[in-house]
Amino acid sequence: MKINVTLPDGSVRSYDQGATAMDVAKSISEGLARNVLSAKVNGEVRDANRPLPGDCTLALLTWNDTDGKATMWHSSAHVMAEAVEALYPGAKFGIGPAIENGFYYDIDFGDRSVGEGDFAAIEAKFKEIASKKVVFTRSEVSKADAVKYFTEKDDEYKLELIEGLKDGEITFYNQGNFTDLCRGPHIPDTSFIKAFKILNVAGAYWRGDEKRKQLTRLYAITFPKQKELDEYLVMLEEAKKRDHRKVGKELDLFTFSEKVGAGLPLWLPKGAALRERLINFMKTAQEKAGYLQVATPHIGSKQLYITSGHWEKYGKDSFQPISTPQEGEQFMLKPMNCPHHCEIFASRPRSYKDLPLRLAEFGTVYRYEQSGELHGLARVRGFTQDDAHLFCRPDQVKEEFLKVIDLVLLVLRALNFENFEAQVSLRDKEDRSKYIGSEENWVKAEQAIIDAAAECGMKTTVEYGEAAFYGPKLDFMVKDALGRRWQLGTIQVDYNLPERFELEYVGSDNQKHRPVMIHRAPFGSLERFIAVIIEHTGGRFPLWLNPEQAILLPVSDKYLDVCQKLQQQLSDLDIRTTVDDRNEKVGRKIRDAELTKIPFMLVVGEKEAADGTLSVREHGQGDLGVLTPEAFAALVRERIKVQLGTA
RNA sequence: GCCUUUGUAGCUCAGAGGUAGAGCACUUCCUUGGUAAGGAAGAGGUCCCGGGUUCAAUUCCCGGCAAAGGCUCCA
Repeated sequence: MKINVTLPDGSVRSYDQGATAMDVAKSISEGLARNVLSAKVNGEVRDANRPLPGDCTLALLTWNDTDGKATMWHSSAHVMAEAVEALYPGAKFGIGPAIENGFYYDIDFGDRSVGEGDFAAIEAKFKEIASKKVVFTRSEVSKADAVKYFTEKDDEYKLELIEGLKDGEITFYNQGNFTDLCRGPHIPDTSFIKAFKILNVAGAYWRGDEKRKQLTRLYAITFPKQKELDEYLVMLEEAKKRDHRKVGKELDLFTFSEKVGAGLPLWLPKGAALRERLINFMKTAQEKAGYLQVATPHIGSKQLYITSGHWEKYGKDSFQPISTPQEGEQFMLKPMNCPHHCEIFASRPRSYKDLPLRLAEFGTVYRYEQSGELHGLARVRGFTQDDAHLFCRPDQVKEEFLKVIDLVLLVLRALNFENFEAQVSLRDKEDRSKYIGSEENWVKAEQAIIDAAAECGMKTTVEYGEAAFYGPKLDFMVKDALGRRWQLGTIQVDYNLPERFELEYVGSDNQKHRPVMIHRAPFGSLERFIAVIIEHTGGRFPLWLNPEQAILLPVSDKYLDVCQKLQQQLSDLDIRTTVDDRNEKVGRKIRDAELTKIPFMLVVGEKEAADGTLSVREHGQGDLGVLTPEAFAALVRERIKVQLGTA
């Protein structure tokens, strides 16, 4: 008997019954076999050395596959547990999964407290174990035997996990002296793990339940090459240097005040200028795309949110309503702009000819976040969205989606994001009861989103069951300069609010119809977006956005007057500059300007003063030579054009 | 919200049961210097806030508040 294995490229190969993924890899090439960590068989990730179940599709997973990485990290967690058990006999183990960057294991060390000082010993033990090329072995165990094993080991956490499993579906994995309850899969042996580092230690409740015992969570990561670990550590350090909270302080962009309140950012002049520039950029782009600006108040009657349904769903987790002293009316700080915009739509009869109606507002909204969740600008309690709501006919959804995608791409390009993809969130395939809106509209909208994403040629992943209850959505995921993933802009279709607000338009058939609403925010929140661009650029903002494009550096204060005149001249040419009028040497002024990441330094001394020129130095680049103010302005304009894609 | 850690000059941080220090920044003076730190002097503190213990608390204890790292949540 032979089995047919279909590979990702569509080719079909024939193997003996009982062949493993590893056998397939070896038949292709030895080199490939050396790199195979696990395999995806009929869509399920399995051990590479487990016999294939019969005819199947097979994808061999290596370090280059997300699932391959996850397999290795999960196996690494087992090895770390073995090392911990060897060093701390009696330690009990919770769960140890792979995560986006590495893995963790939750461990109960009993009365001992384990901290950073203990990392070195664990790392040494880990390396000792991994270097032995220990094989991972899978075994199926009966529930009774599994319970027996962990009862003897006195590990109540594993016992609790076993309780939730069905007899006949329980597997153990063993490597060396360590056996763990585990679904798998695992890498063939430990020789794939060449570098290991414990990154962090933190407390974590057993099963995420604050009423239960707090375990010690060890975060760690492994790599198949030492060099990759070194690079990762450099990247982490770089990320720390780029932390927007640190850079924001260094560049005087924003601050927080205890008196004002946690999670309420205060924008300093330079940061406010940055915000303003982003807003203007977006406004201009939106005007060209047919949006209409509106403005609505920061509060709205509680009734508004009862109508929208937000009161019922989020009311108790919101800032509580404020009341008027005489009449006892209740108002909420607005947590979103859409209910206000719905009322603008409803303010007069609408014809199908008016659609799509695109209402935009840089609306500041307030949402209660738990105090422990606040994080710099990335997670705040008051923030401004570049919000807009598109009211359209069902047949216009796709076209509007395409236009919004164009807008988002314009933004991403202007900010030097080169790596991005779209995530489309659709309904759960099985359970459709939790969604509102007609089947017909959902099908239409879901198809429209898929088509739109495909038409603009973006890399797209589709997630089922991730749609909001009121409609499908598309999120943009970007990778920043350090390879970290962020979710930025979002586009959501909404059938719910038009229903709740009873929005209508008159169609060509002279009948009333319900419009479809699209929520979209390319930046998402300005605060969060600025946090991302700070970390993406490390504070070296694109020239068009930088509050300070150039700084004039007089060689001595004899040339201060000349510099002030040049500043005016450059300002007339739309170049934003300041003058470093401190009593310091040029070397010092250059150093400080470099440190504050100003794109251009303009040195003015005797020669330049006489000729009316500038000696131009670029941040991080060095001397560019002497230019006239006009030539410099032209250079800056040219750079900006290229960045904004308007060249 | 919960757990752990932290809170000292504008910033980064040291410090001890007896009223506080460094570097950078700031002010003044000297210096007028050509592509990554010129020199000198000076000013600057409710040691997060409120209680308690003590002859004496910024230091020890308790309670708040804020921040960091987690856990849970996110229209």
